[in-house]
Amino acid sequence: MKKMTSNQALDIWRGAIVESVRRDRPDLSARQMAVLTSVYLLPAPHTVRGLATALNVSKPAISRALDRLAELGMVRRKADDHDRRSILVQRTVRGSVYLTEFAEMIVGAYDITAQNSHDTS
Amino acid sequence: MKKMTSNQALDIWRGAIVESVRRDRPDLSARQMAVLTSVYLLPAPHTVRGLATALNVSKPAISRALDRLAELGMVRRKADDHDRRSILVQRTVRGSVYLTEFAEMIVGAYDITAQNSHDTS
DNA sequence: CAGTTATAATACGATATCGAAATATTTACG
DNA sequence: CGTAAATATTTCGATATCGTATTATAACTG
Repeated sequence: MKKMTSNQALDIWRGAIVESVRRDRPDLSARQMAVLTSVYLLPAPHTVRGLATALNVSKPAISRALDRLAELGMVRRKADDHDRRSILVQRTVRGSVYLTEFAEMIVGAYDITAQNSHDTS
Repeated sequence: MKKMTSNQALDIWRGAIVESVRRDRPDLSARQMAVLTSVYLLPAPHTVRGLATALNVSKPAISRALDRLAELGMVRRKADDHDRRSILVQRTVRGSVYLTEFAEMIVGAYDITAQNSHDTS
């Protein structure tokens, strides 16, 4: 699978998101998922300001997404001692577990798709 | 990329979802996205009952997801002439366009990830 | 040190979604 | 027929989220 086609991409996406829904996991919005993955995959530190810029949404929207994610225990806010106006968004064990499980669903969907689309070219 | 790692999977997911958020596209929930992709990728016909079973959620939840998707013009309800209790969920041009664009974002994220992880083993 | 700027959170009213229960409407069946 | 079952939607009160405006706090600046 050197090149991923649009159809394969959607198949994988569907497989992973359906599995996540089926398991009745927290129903995060696209925005919340964008915040969560950015915090875990991009280099720290993460601030409301920085996330708002990166995702092109307002700062209150980020604050609310963090409210939700913190309530689920997937991120933690910590005061920045160097600039006490800022907060640092930190990772948690629960967030790591959530994303790891999610990654496995994507890989699972990928394997099924690859299996069904092994072109004999 | 014969085998997709968990890290690559998450990178792709983040790349696509962040791009979708950045472009200020409709902020669908995981559940709504699961319904939309299932309607477009799985063989017709699609009913509320069938989707509820496939996604393991209640029928009212599917009805509401369809309300939202229909409001966005991404699906259409049509009465089933053979069993007038049922409705058939149909695809629309707008829904096709939305998913096609989304697929391109996934492929784009994939290309970036593949580019950064070309292992030299 | 006074005034401005920057950061994040909160307030606000509006809208959207939730799960569960209740409501049509249609079909099946005895 | 008439009663039960199946399908989808609607209602209900409770929460959650929306964008914008405002507030609170801290840091910079002249």
